[in-house]
Amino acid sequence: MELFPGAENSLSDREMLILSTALELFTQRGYFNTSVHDIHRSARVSIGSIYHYFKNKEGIAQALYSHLVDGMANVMDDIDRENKTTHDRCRAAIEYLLKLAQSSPQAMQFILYARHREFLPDEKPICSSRPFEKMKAMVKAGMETGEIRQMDPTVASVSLFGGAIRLIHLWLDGVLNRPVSEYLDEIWACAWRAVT
Amino acid sequence: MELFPGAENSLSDREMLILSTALELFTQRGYFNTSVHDIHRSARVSIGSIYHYFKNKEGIAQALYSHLVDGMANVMDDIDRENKTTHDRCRAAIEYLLKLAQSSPQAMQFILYARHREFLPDEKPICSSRPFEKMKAMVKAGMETGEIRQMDPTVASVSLFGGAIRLIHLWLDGVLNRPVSEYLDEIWACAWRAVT
DNA sequence: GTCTATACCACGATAGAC
DNA sequence: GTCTATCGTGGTATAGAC
Repeated sequence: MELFPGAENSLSDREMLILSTALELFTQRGYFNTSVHDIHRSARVSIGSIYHYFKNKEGIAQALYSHLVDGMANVMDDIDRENKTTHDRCRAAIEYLLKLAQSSPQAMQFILYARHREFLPDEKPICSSRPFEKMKAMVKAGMETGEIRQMDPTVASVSLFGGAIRLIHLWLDGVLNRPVSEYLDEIWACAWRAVT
Repeated sequence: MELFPGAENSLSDREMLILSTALELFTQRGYFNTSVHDIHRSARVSIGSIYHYFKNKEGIAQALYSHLVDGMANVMDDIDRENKTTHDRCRAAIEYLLKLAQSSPQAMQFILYARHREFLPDEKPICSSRPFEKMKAMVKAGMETGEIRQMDPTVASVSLFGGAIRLIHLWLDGVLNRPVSEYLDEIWACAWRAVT
């Protein structure tokens, strides 16, 4: 069973139940406003069981985070493989992000929003995580082939993906009036124009 | 005295001391990892004094947030007044954001990053706050005068400002190798190109 | 206005029966 | 593996002297 499309980790049903409940509560109220008792009540799994599967509360967040980030990174690998040009790769990446934000807003919120440093002190910042590094690598490759014009690679990366990510933030904050994935064509037109 | 350039609120020295200490701790460790005892120790102000000036811990965060957001909104008003074209206004807004991120990273981090909903349940999301609404209004006006090409106003807004905001996120996460304000010209070139 | 001392409670985590 | 009961800590907030 999978909690998140793309993830490969095999988890027992019990773990899945705990993690999906935690994801729901963490995104609704925040990590620190969610007690282990809340998870216990909401998932109807005893405290003892929770501590059987996870070392502690932080361990739950850690497992959740790894699961989601791994899933995203795997999909980015697929996108890389299935597309030939930088244009198509980057467009597919944005399409994926928008669709994911739409179909799994909580997963997206946990990845993009949660201040992981505050409860996962050993994690690097999300912008340096595998999926985001992958995206930056796509842009860099595109500059080498000439598809993207010469400039600082970081500037190119934030210019190409920044608009879409910002749009997803607005979506997660509930201030968009249309479903976020409907914006794909328009946002992509702007993004690609910015770097070519 | 002022905690943040642009803010007009008159605060006593004691309040300022408490707020600036709180800002430091909140951004370093996060709101929930900072106890009132920590603020007391760090600012060398007694618990009693803190509760004399602020209703509770949330009140500290609320005062800080209002102070910073008001300051930003005031500067955005100035920018509107001092510039005539949409091009100049939006460029000045981005310049301001980058410089602010550089000179007051903690203030910027508290505004952009903190999951306010988790500890300020009555605040609207930051993207709907006054300064950000102002920026969106600039873009909308620019589309009416024809400076910016016709499209969904939200898409135009995120395309114009999304790259810079993303860049600031990278800066705050410490993954930029140059000071963020040095990127102004390059990021602006991309941003403006995206919407014209 | 400023301080110290303390009440009170919620939470994370464990022990140990089944 | 699953559960309930409970412990200890540490946090917010208040009381009340100066």
